[in-house]
Amino acid sequence: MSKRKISIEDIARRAGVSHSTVSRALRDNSLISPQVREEIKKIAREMNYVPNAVAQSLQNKRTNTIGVVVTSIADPFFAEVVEGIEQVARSAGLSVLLSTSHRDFEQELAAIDSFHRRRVDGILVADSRISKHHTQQLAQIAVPIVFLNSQTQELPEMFHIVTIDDFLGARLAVEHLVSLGHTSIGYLGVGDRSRSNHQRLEGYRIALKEAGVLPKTDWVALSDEEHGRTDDVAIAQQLLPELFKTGVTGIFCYNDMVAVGAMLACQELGISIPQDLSLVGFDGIALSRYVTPPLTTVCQPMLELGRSAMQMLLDLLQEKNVENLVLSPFLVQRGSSAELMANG
Amino acid sequence: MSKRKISIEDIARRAGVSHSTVSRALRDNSLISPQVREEIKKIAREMNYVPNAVAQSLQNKRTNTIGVVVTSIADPFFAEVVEGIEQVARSAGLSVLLSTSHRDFEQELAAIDSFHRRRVDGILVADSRISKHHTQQLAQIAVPIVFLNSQTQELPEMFHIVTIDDFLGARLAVEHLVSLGHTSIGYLGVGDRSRSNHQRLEGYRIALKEAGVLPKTDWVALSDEEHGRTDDVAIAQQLLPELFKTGVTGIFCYNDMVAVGAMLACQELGISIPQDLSLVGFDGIALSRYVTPPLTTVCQPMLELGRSAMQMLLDLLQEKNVENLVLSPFLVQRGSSAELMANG
DNA sequence: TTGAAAGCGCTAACAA
DNA sequence: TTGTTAGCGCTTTCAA
Repeated sequence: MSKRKISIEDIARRAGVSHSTVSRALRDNSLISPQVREEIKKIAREMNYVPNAVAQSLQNKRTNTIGVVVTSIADPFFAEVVEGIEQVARSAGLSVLLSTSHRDFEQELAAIDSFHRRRVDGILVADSRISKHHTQQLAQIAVPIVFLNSQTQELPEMFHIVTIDDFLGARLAVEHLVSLGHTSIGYLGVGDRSRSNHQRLEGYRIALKEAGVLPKTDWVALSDEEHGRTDDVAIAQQLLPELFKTGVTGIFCYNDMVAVGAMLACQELGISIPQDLSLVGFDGIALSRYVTPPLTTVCQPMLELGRSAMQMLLDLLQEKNVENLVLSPFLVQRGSSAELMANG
Repeated sequence: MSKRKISIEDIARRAGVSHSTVSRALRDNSLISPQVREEIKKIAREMNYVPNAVAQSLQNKRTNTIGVVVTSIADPFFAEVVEGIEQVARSAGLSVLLSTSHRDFEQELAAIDSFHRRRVDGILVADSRISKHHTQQLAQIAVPIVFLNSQTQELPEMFHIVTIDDFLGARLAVEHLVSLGHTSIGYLGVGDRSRSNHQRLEGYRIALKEAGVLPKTDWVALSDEEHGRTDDVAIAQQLLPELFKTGVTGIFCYNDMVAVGAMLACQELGISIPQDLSLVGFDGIALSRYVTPPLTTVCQPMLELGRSAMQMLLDLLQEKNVENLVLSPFLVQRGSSAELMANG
């Protein structure tokens, strides 16, 4: 932004009109004679004029920009979500500012604050860690905020949410294993994703109960909070041996990366999948199709999640009424799950 | 940006000073008495003042924003690169505007143009399709542009570039196969990535030549341009059978996704890896570690690529002299490649 | 140490 | 249909 650029003043001077006439011409305002308009446009083109969006924003009180916070871009899940967001944003003429929170509360707030200063028109936050204590602070921002798969247990009513139905997803996974004859079914989870982990665990419990199975307490393996920062694959590799010893014949994993970790551990232990153990993942990232055996998993419509959230934000920007959205995951059966063997 | 926000005027009124004094206080200007400064800061805090970055940008001619164009965010390679960019940008206090080009020339230009209007301080373009015909147009932009792994054959000197050494990477791959005893080595490439594909193919040819092998023409399999838009996995699946028939015992694949496609095709044909065929990929995306067998691949330092490019941009913004950078890939040997069997 | 005033590049109300 | 003027919220001379 250093070098002096052509402004409407420059064009005005060259065209022998006032700068407001130029402004009108460029914006196709009706109160202007067609000839002058075309002439001005021609001059603008010749001078390589590029409108200054910063000045426009200051005047219009709109930046045509939205802010997006995700925990990590390198995570295939969020990458897909952001892809969906960007598609819709772009087709609506909005640019997206991207920031990462690394599941850290402070960083999330810092990102939102930065968006606030930049006066974005709206904000999208995935996997938010924000709690109701910050309601006040967020309310100040005065632009619509939509949360995607919020991890906060209870979010004030004033916020808008698009979530995946974790509870349903967990049930689909467990019911699938039950339908294959499994009754000893474990849950391999992670410690730090409060809401989604809880919901999936709850779905697991209810589904087992409905199948008439009383789950043993050691069928549920969760990493300590401390491991929260380590990667899911490693956590699962570490947790699987113990879990397998409890005699489970099927495991519902918190997500696909956890399932991959479980697979690796099984490989090392000589446990064959799905013969000795059936595995079900969650998310449906590309990777799940390419591991061996391909992973049976509960797919989240990731692109759709991003698209819907962005669409909701668009509606909010047009002051439409919107309702919170719960998207349904669906099971994709692949090679990692099979009928319980007689010797299971 | 709709609701009226607190401005320095409001604070000035409340503090009984002029707005310029407020501006000075808030910016820790030295020409101001400590008491007044603290008092003003206190009032600002009480009034929940959030500076308007748009107004600041208009005045300062700096937006503290950079624009990033990638072909796709959902691509694990670019996701990682963007992660690296964002890390460095954020620690330098810059926000990143993200846009996608989908390998499409027009979309790439549109994205850059949008950044130009928004007066970003600098631009990063990955996998650019821009040719020298657009030099003029890009020169207008007057902010530094750094290209990452540019796909353009010849880019004018005025542009800054960070690339991976594709040529070296290809040699590493082929030399690895040669060291395992392979002599009939194929190349499985894609049609549309002009530069990187050419470089890798060239590296493949040279390496073979140096090993004293005269490659048969049908050892090189490339998808038609038309398939350019399809995904790499599918292309490879389609191309592998023919390529295998030529009698190659090792294949260097354009990238990891191509290698995965090759693996899937082999599974279907009953070709076992690495016994019947050794496979080497390129990129080193996470996926490469989790397929079976794990993929031997030429790793690009993706995070580093993003970080270096962003660092170069930072240097450019400080008017430092920078030199184009070529990063070296490195081979990671895993299970998909092995010594040539006697019956190979 | 502070205030008054100009100006960044644009839009829009009001006048002509 | 066009020009004049004010103002978006800020930084920065120049005077006081």
